Amino acid sequence: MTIHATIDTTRNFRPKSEALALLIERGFLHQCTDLEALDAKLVEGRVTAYAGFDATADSLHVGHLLPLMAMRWLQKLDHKPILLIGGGTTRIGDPSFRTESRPMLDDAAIERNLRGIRDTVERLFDLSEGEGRMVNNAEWLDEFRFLEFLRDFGTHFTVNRMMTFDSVRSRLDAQQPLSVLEFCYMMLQAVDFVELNKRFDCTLQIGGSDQWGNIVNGVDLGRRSGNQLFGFTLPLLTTASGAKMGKTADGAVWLNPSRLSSFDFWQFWRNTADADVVRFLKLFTDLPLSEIDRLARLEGQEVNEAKKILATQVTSIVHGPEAARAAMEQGEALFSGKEDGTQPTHVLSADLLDGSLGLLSLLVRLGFAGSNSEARRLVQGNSVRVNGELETDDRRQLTRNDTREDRTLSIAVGRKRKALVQFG
RNA sequence: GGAGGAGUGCCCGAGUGGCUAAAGGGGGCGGACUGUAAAUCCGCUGGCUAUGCCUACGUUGGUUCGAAUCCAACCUCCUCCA
Repeated sequence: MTIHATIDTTRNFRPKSEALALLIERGFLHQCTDLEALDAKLVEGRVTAYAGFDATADSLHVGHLLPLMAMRWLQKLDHKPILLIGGGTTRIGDPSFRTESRPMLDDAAIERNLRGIRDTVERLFDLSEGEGRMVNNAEWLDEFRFLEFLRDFGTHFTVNRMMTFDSVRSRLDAQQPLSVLEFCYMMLQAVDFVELNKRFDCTLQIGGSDQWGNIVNGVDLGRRSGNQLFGFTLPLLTTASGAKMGKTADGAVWLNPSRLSSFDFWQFWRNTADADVVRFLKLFTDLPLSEIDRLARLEGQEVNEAKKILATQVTSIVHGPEAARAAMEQGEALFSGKEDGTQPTHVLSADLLDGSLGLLSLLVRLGFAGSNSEARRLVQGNSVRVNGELETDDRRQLTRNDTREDRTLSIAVGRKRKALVQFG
C-alpha cells in the first residue's frame, strides 16, 4: 500500500488555512503527505504537531532551528507544538543517509542532554499546560516488551517495503552494514507518531527532508489504526555557496549559550552571505514579510543593515533580547574601528603578568589558535595585533607595560577575531 | 570457503628503500581587494621549552646504517569466484 504523497505541489496550491499559507510563504514547506486535507484540518481548528529531536548532544544546533521555527509559528497561530526528544531512540541511532552507525549513548548522557535541550526549547516555546509540551519517547518505548511490540506493530510493517526506503537502500547499495537495530528505527519513529496521536491527539509531524521516509511510515501506520495523520518536511538548507548550513571553523553552531556565546552566535548570522539574507530572514526571524520585503530591496553595502537585523532577531529569539542587544553592541564596538570593545570579552588573572606571558600562549588561551605553532604562524603571517599595533615578533612577551590604565589589553587576529582581555 | 586488491595528514589522493612532515586538490586559516558579503589573487596549513627534537602513512613485530616504501602476522574494507 502506497501513500499518495504530494511532492512540491505547493506552487499552485492556494491554502485556506492561515498556518499553511504562512509556512509556504516563508519557505518552510518542502514535501507534504496530503496538502489539501491538512489545510482543511488546520482551518477546522487547533492541530497538535510534533517534531522530533535526537538527544545526541546537550544542545541543539542551527540545523534544528528550522523545525523549531516552523513549530513556533504553528504555536503563534494557536496550534499546539510537541517537542519530542528521542531519549529512547537515541539509544539506537537513525540510519537515515548515514554511511556509518551512530555511537550509542548511555542513559546518564541522554539525561544530561535532555536538560540542555530543554533550556533552549523553553525560550522558544510556551510549554505551559495546554499550550505545548516537551516529551521523551522513552516514556513509552521503554515500556514495550518485545513480543508485544512485534504483535502490535510488526504486523503492519513488511520488510519488502522497508527495504524500498532510500535511507535503507543507500546503506545497502554502499555495501555498508545496516544492523537490525538500525533497520527498526523507522518502526520506532512510526510508533512515536501513533503514540503521540493516541496520547495527545497529535496529527502532524514536521521533520527535515531526510525524515520523509520515516514520516510517511508514521502516517501509514496511523491509517492502519484508523487515523488520518499528516506530515511535511522542511527544505534542506544549504548556504549560497553550496555548503551544508550551520558549520563554522569551530564546528557546529550550537543554540545553547553555554556551548556558543551570544556574541559568536550573533556573528554567525551577521556573516551570512548576501544571497542568503532574505531566505534566512523569512525562516529564522519573526519579522513580518512586509518588513522583510523592505530589507530585500537594500543593495550593496546597505545589505549589512539587513544582516544586523537578521543576527539580532535570531539571537533574540534563541538567547533572549538582552543577550542579543549585548552581542550586537559588542560586535559594533569591536568592528567600528575602535579596537576596544565596550566590555571585556575575557578576564584573566593579573598574576599571569608577573611572570612572562608569551603572546603565543595568550592566543591559544583565547582560543584564537589551537597550538603554539599555529599561533606562531598567525604572528608570522602578519595577522596579529596587540593594542592595535601589528606584532610580528613571535617571541613577544607581554607585561604590565602592555596594559592600559584599566588593565586591559586588546588582541586581534585578522579582521574578525578580536578580544579585549582584562587582567584583574 | 577460494583468488586477488586496498588501508597515507581534517577530507580526497600521489608516492615502491635515503633528496618525505610526505606531490596535487578540497576544506580551513591568514593577507591584498571589499561591505564583518561574493568573486579573484597570494601565503600558511602535525607538535614542542625550536638553527634542534618528538610524533605521523591500518596494528604489532622484523630486515636494514636508514622503511610510508621490503618481510611476517593480525585487523578492517573492496572486487571476483563458490
